[in-house]
Amino acid sequence: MAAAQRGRAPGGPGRARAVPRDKRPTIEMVAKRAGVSRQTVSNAANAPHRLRPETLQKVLGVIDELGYRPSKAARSLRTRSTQVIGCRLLPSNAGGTGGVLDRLLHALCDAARSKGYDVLTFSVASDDEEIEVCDDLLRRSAVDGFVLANTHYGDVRPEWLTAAGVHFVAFGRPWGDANPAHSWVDVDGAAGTSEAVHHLAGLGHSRIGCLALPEGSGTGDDRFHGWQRATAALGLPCSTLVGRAEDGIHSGKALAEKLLSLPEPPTALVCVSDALAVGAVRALEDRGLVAGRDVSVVGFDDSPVASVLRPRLSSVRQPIEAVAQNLVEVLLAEISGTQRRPSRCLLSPWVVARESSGPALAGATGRTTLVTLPTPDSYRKEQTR
Amino acid sequence: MAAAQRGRAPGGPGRARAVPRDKRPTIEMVAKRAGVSRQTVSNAANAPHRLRPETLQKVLGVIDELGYRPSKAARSLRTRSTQVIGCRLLPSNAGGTGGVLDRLLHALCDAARSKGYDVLTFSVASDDEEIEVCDDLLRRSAVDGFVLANTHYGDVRPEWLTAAGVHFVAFGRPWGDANPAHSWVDVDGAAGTSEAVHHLAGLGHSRIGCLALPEGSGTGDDRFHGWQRATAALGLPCSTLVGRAEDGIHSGKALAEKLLSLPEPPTALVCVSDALAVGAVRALEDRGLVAGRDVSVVGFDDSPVASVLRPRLSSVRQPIEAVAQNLVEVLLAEISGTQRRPSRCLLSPWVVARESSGPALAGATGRTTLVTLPTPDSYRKEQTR
DNA sequence: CTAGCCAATATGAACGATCAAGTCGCCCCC
DNA sequence: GGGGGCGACTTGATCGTTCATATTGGCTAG
Repeated sequence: MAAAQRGRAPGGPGRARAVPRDKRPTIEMVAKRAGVSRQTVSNAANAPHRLRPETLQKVLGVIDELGYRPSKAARSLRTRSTQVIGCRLLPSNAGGTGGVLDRLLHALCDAARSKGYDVLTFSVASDDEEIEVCDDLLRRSAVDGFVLANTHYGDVRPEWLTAAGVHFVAFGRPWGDANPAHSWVDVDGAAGTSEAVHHLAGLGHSRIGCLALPEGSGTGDDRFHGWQRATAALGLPCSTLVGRAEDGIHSGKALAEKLLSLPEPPTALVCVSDALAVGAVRALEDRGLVAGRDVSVVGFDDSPVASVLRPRLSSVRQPIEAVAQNLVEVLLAEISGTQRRPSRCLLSPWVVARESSGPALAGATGRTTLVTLPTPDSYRKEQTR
Repeated sequence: MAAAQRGRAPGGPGRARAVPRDKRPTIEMVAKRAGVSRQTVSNAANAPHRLRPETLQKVLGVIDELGYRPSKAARSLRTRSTQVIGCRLLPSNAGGTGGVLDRLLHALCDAARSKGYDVLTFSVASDDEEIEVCDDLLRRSAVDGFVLANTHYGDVRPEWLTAAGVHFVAFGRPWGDANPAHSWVDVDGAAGTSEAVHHLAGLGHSRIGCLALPEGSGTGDDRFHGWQRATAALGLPCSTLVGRAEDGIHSGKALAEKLLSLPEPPTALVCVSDALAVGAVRALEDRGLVAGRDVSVVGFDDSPVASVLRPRLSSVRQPIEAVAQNLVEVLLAEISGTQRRPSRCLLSPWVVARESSGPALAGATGRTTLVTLPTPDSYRKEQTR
């Protein structure tokens, strides 16, 4: 259906001929020109099997010739579906998850459009304000559903949206809600930090620290647990090498300084955000150390700054394009009513190794560990689902 | 009108009560409950002056009580206007103009919403594809107009859109078209680099170089001319201190290295992009020099990386919020037909001084220049229009 | 030969708003 | 006292689709 309604520009390849607004063809004009009725034209697009092949041919020919596309408003009015997805535009904090949500929006638009949907964005300052805008969009029947990003503990939005009977999918797990009534897609942060630990262990590191966020942040804790799990599984003595503070470059620097001052300092740091990682690199610089040579650092999110810094920052990259694909697929399934019970989808990120992670200095820790690593390719597959 | 149609959630302050889709009130329900006709309800929202104060009061009361908002589809079908603005989502190249277009989209959504409009975004890979999507959106009557970003020489989009009779406004001047038929809003890049030169001259620099893009890029040339104009006006001997190359960190580094190897090297560099500036800083580091102490560097765009780098990068910041406001205002004026002839609007950016620009070392250049500087505030005003 | 059925297409109604043209009082003025 | 005008509200028509229900013609079975 989407395919039939979203043909190329009329007249085949080459730049589309511009059509002034006052002479956009309606279904009636197509019908008259093809010598059939409205409904037959409608069927040609929405239920081609109902037409005799030759009739179908003729009608499609006229549709293409005139460049007819059904009016969104009229169709929306009749069918009570807008073919539009609403999505809050998230603030792009420079150091933090900045680039991620930007990538998400791009991928979301692509995925939606390929299914015949459009994306409507809005910018708000708080969750409460988001609810207000969603409410407005729903009352005006401007969207069919929402993509919700940045879920967190105590998030009031899912509950509200559920109560409103709106279709929506969350990017992010429903932290704190063991039995959520809605669908979600998320990235397995723990798997990411775990792979980071394995990556570093594979480079010979055994004292691998972790810069995490204060307890109580969903994604932060998740990523922290991945580090915990992996170091424990590898039998690494790292339990004291943990620093926790609010996200940010300054925190990262402060935390790293503390850990580096320990009698037995870490030789590598897994950070749950790029901002923390940048701070850690700063702390190293201050001591005349070089990230990736003296101490390795791995960030999280692979934000734009990661590849710009020097040394370039190794970071855990999220499969955002796959996330967007899944978000759209799940949301549309729910809108169409195909999907009755909430679906869950957890995708794996992978480590992008750059200069900030390098081999452990021989003898620096007085001990080497042998580890078997999963091949990076096994992780990368997730992206090209 | 917009105000009347976009009231708060029903029931005054506090979180809006969710309304399931199957019982969203129509104008007819409001009419019945208020004991008036459809049209009177419509008038209450669109032409309040036509109602007797007490009737108005009563109708508005019911509207608020039921949380009625006119259906977008129905209204759009009848009035032939969608109250939606289309906008291409631009690729956010990490080092370059990345953050700028992200900020623009945020500001655009805010500005549009405050006028009762929504923003529909799409992501495409080329100008031709953009035309294709615009054509599709227009044929389906999905938008009233477009905001066009990233204009450049030989841009085919304005011509196409004009031919289509579509309302649109460009962010960016119509480079190469002396007599454009469309409206635009842009930032005065030359004024930005000029202010950067004055800023540096005020710090005592007289050998101020420029890292620019190859000739032929609209914004690049514009910014370069600002440097040219300012250094000439101040009588600074800088004409040889110019490097031009494609945008990027590597180019910036290479260009800076060349200039720093001159017999009389620059003591300060004005760069037409942050990416070039980052490259320049790298070149300095390689020579053991510190930006802002030994050689000053000023970038352009104030991208997120600027404040994350060390030393933090001085950069020319664009008044994006004001740009967005103007874009929306001009576009809506054009859609409403108020504005017949194309309007033009050029806003001034300003220098955000950080650590990468500092006083010239005494005696380093053998010559000091006295300059009167415009107060930074005069520039800053532009933002809060 | 005709009722019954199916495939293919056509016709009327509805979606929910606004526009254009009513209707109904009321007051003013000649 | 009646026509005219105006203010306040109502009623029919319409925007461009799709849904639900005809209509048509041909073919089959009884």
